[in-house]
Amino acid sequence: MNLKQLSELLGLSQTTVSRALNGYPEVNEATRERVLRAVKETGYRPNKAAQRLATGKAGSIGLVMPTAPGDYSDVHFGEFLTGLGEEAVRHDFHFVIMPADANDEMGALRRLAISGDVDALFVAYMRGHDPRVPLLKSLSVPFLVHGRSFGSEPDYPYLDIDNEGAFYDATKLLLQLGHTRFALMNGPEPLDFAIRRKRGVIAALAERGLELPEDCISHTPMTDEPGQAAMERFLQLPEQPTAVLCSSTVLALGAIRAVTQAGLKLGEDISLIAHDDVLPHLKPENFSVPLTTTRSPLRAAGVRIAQRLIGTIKQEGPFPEQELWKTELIVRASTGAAPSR
Amino acid sequence: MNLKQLSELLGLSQTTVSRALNGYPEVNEATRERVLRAVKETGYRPNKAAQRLATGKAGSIGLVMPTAPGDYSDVHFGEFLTGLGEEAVRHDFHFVIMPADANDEMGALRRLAISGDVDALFVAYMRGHDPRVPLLKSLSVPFLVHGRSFGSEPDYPYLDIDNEGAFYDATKLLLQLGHTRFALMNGPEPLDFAIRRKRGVIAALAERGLELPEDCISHTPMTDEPGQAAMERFLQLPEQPTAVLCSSTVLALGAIRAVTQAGLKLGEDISLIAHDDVLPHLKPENFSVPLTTTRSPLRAAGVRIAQRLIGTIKQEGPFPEQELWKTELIVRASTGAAPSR
DNA sequence: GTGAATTGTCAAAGCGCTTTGGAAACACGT
DNA sequence: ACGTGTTTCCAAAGCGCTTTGACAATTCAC
Repeated sequence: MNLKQLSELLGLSQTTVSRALNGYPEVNEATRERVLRAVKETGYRPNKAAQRLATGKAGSIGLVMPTAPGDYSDVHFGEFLTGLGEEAVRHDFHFVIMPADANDEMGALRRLAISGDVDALFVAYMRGHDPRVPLLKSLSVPFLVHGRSFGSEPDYPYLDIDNEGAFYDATKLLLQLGHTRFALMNGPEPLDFAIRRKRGVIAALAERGLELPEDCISHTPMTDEPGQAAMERFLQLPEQPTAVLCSSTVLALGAIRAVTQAGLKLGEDISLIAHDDVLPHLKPENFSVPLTTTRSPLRAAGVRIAQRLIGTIKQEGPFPEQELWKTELIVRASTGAAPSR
Repeated sequence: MNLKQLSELLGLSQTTVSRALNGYPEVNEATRERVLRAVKETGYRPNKAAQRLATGKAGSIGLVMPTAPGDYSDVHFGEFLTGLGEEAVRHDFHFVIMPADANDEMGALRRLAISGDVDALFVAYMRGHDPRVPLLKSLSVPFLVHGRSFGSEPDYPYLDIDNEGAFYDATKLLLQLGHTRFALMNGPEPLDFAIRRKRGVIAALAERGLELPEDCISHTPMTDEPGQAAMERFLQLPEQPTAVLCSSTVLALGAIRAVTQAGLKLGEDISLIAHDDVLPHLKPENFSVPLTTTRSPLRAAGVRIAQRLIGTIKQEGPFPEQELWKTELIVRASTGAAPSR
C-alpha cells in the first residue's frame, strides 16, 4: 500500500492525503478523519526512504559503534544507548548505528554524514585533541559530543560531566581523612575523561604539596580484570598507597577483589572512591563494603543528549551548546581515616 | 555533489557513471577508472535514501531495542550487539535501531518492516508462544530469531543455543556429585530460554525420581541484586538446597554475595553452576571461587546471526534455517560433592 | 447580486538514484 | 559497399513521497 493507492482508494489526490497525514491546516477536518480511518484500516505506512528523499529529513540519529573488542567497556555503551533510546522513542526517531573499528571511526563518521541517512551525529569516547571534532565541524550535519576533547577549543556542542571537579572533590575528601599516599586507577590514557580526572587528583594533591607518583597511576580498559591487576600492582609497591581513586565501579570490582585477597580491609587499610555511572547491575551500595562514589547517571546523559539532538533537528531550540554536569560525591563505607602506621 | 553533477563534470551520462560505480560490465575499464578517480577527488557519495528508493534495498538490518529498564539486562544486549556489529562492518551494513518499550514491540517491528528502512529484521528475547513469530512471518521481510519460541512450530529461521541440554547436563553433573536438593535461579518466566532451562533441570532430576519444588525456583531480571535476594530466600528454606543452577553469571554475582554473607562456602556448602554468556567484564574464572559454567559466547552468536542475515539479503545463501548450538560445560571450583549432613 | 477573500483540492515538478530499452560507434568478414 | 556483432554509452521512466502554484468551490461583506 502506497500513497497513490491510498489516494485512489479514497478518491482524493496524493497531495490531500499527504497533507492530511502531516497535519497541514489546509485540509478539511472531515477529510482528514476519513484519511486517518483509511490509514488504520489499510495499515498504510509512508515509505521512509521516499519521505527522506523528498524532505531531506531522515528522522534518525547516526552514531558510530565501536567494535574494537575490549577497547572500552560495552557495559557503559549499552547503558548510555538505553538512555538515548528512551528519549528517541518518544519522538519516533531511531538510530542508525554504523559499526566501525577504531581505526576507521573517521571514515565511518564521514560516510554516515554524507549518506543522507541521518540528520545528526553523535560521538562519544572523546580523546584529547580528538580529530573527530574538526571533522564534525566541517561536515555540515548537526552533531553533539558526549564528553569533551581536551586541548581543543570548546566551541562545539557537547555534554560532559565535570570529571576534573569530581576527582578533585574525591581527593579532597581522602586528604581530609588523613591520607597521603594516593593511587589512581584510570581509563585508557588518551581518553578525555581520563585526562581530566587525573588533573583533578593532581590539583587537589598539589594544594597539600603532595604528588601522584607515576607508578601509582594505571591506565587500563574499564573492566574488572585489569582493575584487579592494577590494584595488585599498587599493593606491592614499597610505599603502598592507602587511598585509591577509581574511574569506574567495574574497575573497582576487580580492585576490591585484589584488596580482599591481600587480606586487607576496604575502608580501613585501603580507602577507595570510584566513579559511578549508575549501571543498573552494579550498585555500589550493595558491595560487601558499600562504595563511596562520585555519581553521575550515564543513562540520564543519554536522555539529555537525545533531547538536544532531536530538538536541534526539529529546530525547537535553542539549547545550550555546552553543558557541564556536576557529579555527586556520595560517601559510604569504603572510605575511612588513613591507617596510622 | 550528486550523480548528476558528477556526470556533468565527467561529460558522461548518469547511467554510465552509475554503472561504473556499481561494477556493471558494460562500461569501458578506462571510463570506470576515470569515474573512480573523480569520485575520490570530489568525495562523492551516493545518497542512500535515493539508492534505497530506487533499488528497494537498504543495506541495513532492523532491530527493536528494548527500552524497558531492567526488563532484561542490557549487559547482554550490548555484548550481543557488538557481535552483530563486528560482522556488519565487513559488509558495509548498518543497523537501524528502533527503541520501543515492551508493550509496543509489535508495533515497532511492524513499522520498521513497512518503513522500507531495513531489508531484514532481527528479534531476540523470545518468549513462549511469542506473538512476534506469526507477525514476522506475515511481514514479507526476511528475519532471523535469536532464540526460539517455545510452543510455536519451529518452522522459522532461528539461531538458538541448547538451553535445555545445557541445564540438563549441568544438573546431571550435580547429581553425580551426590546433590539431591536443587534450586534454579532463572530469568523472567515468560522467556523461552527460561522455560527450556527449567525443563532441562526437571528432566535430569526426574531420571533420579527427584523433583524441583516450586519454592526452589526464582524468576527474576538478570541482574545481581535479584540474584542476591533469590539466593537469600533459598538459604532460609527449611530444606536448604545444596545445588543451585543459575541462568547468568550476573545473577550468580548476587547469589555468591548471599552465600558468602551467610557464612557458607561456595563449592562446599553450596554448589553453583551458572550459564556464561562470556561477558567480557565478568569472567567466571576470576571469581573468588572460580565458577563452573555452561558456556556459549553471546558475541559469537551475534556474528553468526549477522552473517546469516546479510547473506540472506545478498542472496548468497543457502544457510541452514535452524541452528542449535551446543554449550560447553566447564567445571571449576564452585561445584563440589554434596555436603554429608 | 457582485467582487473579494478564504477554503479545500489537485496536477505536476522534483528529491537522487537505478535500470530498461535503444541507439551510436566501431570492428569484422564478405 | 553491405550486413552482422560487440562494445560503449545515453534518454527516459520509474521508486514513493512532499511541496509549489493554480484552480474550483465556498463564504463573506456590502
